Parts: sequence; structure tokens; C-alpha cells
Amino acid sequence: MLRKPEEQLKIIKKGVHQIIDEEELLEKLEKSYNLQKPLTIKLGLDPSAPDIHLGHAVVLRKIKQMQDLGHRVVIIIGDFTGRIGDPTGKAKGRVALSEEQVKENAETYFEQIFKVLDGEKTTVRYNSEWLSKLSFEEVLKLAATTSVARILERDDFQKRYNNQVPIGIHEFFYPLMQAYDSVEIDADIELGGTDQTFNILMGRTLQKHWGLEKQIAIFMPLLEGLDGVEKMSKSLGNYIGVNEPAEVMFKKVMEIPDQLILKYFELATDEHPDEIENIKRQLVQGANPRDIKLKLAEIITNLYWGDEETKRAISYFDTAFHKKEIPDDIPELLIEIGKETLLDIIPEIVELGFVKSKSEFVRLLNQNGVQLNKEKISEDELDRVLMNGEVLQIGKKRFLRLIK
RNA sequence: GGAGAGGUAGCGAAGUGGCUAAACGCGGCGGACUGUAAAUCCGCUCCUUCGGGUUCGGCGGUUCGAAUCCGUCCCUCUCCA
Repeated sequence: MLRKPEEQLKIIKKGVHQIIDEEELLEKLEKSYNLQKPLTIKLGLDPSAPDIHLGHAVVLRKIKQMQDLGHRVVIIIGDFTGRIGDPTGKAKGRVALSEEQVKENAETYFEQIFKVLDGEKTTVRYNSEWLSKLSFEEVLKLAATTSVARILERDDFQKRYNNQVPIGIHEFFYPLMQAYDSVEIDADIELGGTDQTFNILMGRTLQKHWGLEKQIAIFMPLLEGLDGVEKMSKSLGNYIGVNEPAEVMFKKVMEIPDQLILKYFELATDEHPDEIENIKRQLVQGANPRDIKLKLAEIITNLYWGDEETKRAISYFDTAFHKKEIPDDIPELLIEIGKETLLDIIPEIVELGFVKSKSEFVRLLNQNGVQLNKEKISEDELDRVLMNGEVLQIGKKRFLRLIK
């Protein structure tokens, strides 16, 4: 049933940034093959930010490949870690999540994750199950496995320390708690982005301490977001969410900087390496990156939304941005009788989130950023009575159809 | 416990009684250009019924007037014990 260890290794290695340690991995694969016993892959999730984006998906895709090789995944919902705060320190004093919120977030996660992973080969655990039961004595034992100097090696701590940004003592336990999860489930492999280096390696240290076989650490490259510089993250707003509507996803892929096209092919699609080589050649030979990007956007959108939705997204993109016409499939606003001018509906479009505030609307208007039926309008046209089906547009991408 | 330095818009950072809704940079948004991207240029970036209203860690005070002065509280950093 399982493929030969060497073959497995080859598949696993594709696209990864680093494996610690490759020889150990081969040994594990051999053992697993000989006993016909799948390996346990650990995937830890923070329950506070339930939006999965293409950056997360890089890791998920790799895990899926291993599932296809017959291995099993244990998802660990970090409900306990999530309850005490945020290790990045960005959201200080974050409110503790209630049990229900955690459950709710977890559900949202699953809905997204299983767009990539195989649910049949996945187990879900909550780390409060074991972490909340540790005694102070056991916590001390945990803490004694490392030193302050070692803990401060962690990138995030180091940065904050140098920038004189506070670090809570309890935050030192984050890596330890996460690492302890590996002990608890006796993980064979843990995957993560390179930003997880410290935490994942800590898992190895702890497992050794507890007399277990050390887990293999597999690091995936970080995927840059739409800005092309920072890693994709929700808080930076440069992300492409797997749950975003097909049209949005398509458009966002089209917005990535050209230099990232190949990286996206490598990390965000399941294209064969030969095909990626082929694309690289085309680019070098001077193909218009736009066309390559169109293909990329199509492949990615299709992975999450399927053929039909993807077709719709393509045609939306083509009309709205290429031909610069008004697409069919846009949000609508029902106009109440008696409030039939643009001026009248301003409060409602603010309410809708179409514009942030009335002032912003006025500003946009003065900047030639507002169009009605593809014609720029000015302040003194605000009191014209609107007709059924007219389309209000802001900038290049915001459309609203007015219905009577 | 002691000494010192700080807390200003999404972020970084000026501003030490009125000319400050608050310089400048980044980010974001709109326009031009384009390939939809990048680069570049221009504009905008608290809310508003356009009269005004609410902002500079919190609260209270001084003053005709406070981000700026005083009191108090909270928070952060550094050094010492």
C-alpha cells in the first residue's frame, strides 16, 4: 500500500526549505514501510485567527501529499495556548477565548482545511486536554529543559527584546507548550513555515527529554503576500484567503508582483516540477507575465472552487478589469421609495461597508473616483433620481447595482 | 525598593501654552500611465447635518486657550539593589 521509502522521501522533499534530519526521516519511513504502520504528522493550529490563506496552504498541501502516501495527521487545536494570550505580542491583552468561541473557530478551520486535507486520515485533538492538567511541578520540569538564553534565540523574542518591546514571562512557555504537544501525541513529523523553526525544534528537545524518538522537522518556505515583501498574513492584509469568493481570489492572484509568479506556482499549486520548468522557460523567453499569471490565477482558483466558479471568476475579471465593463455578478442595493437620489443612499452604502464614511465618499467624489454607469460624476449630480439597474462604482474594483 | 527615559493618528516619528486636526516617512485609498502587476507622477488619508464636533495612555485640575503646565493613576523600557 505504501510506496517505497526512497520514493516517499523524494515526494516529501519537493519544494521544502529544510528537513531536520533527512537521514532520520528516511529511517522513520523505512520502519513505517516495514511494519506497514503510518507515521504521525503533527499540525498545530492557533484557534484565534480562523482564516486560512494560501500561506498556510503551503504547509497543508505538503501534508496532503504525505496523507496520499498513507500517513496520518493529528491536528492540534491550541485552545489552551490560545486562552492565555498571543505570543506575537501584537494584540496585547487579548481577551481569552471562551470554550464556545474556540469550538466555533475550530469548525471554521475545518471547513477551510478540508478543502486541502483528507479528512479520513485526520484526527483532531485539543491541547487543553493535557496542558490544563499539568501540575506546577511538571511545569517546572518543562521549564528546566531550556534556558533563557536559548529561549531568547527565538526570532520574535529577539526582535522584541532589541526593540524594547515587552515580553511576558508566560510567553516563554509558548514554545514549550507547543513542543509538549509533540510529546503528548508522540509525533513523528512536524511541519511548519520557516518562522516556526524554534518552536518545532523545541519539540525534538522535549521528546528526547521524555525518552521518545525525536520528531522530524520539515520547514516550508514562507510565501510572500500581495505586497511581495512580507510573508502572507491576515494582520498585514496582504493575504489570499482560501474562503474568499472565487472572483476575489482570482483578482488577488493577478495582483501579485511578477517576480513571485514562479514561487506561487511552486508553493500554491500542485503543478508538476516539469511544468513549472516549462513556465519558467516561457517567462525567460519573454512571454507576457500577464498571460502566465492568468493561468496561475485559474489553477489556484480552481483548486479551491472548482470549474464552474472558476469560469465565472475568469469572466468577471475579463469584463471588469480587462474590458473595463461592468460585470454581471455584483452586489446589489435595494433603493427605498422616497430615497431615490445618490445623496439619499449615502448612509446606506456606508452601512454596507461600500465606503468607510460619508466623508470618504465625498473625498472620492472630488477625486474623480466615483462613477455611475461608467461615467464619472461630480458633487452637483448627487441629487439626480436613480434608475433601476444603474451601477455605482468606486475606483476600479468596487461595484454596486442599484435596484428599485 | 531606588534612579532615569518614555506612552502622539494603522505603524514609525516630530511637536513642550494659541499660527496644530497635529510636520515628515511608511502603509492605505483615488487619479494618470500600464498588462490587471511593478516603477513613476498628482491628489487624498478622524467624524460631520459643513455650523461644528471629538482626538495626542486614563482621570481630574490651572488657563480666555493644553498634545504641550500641575496633580493623580495605569502601562513600557533601561540601569542599580
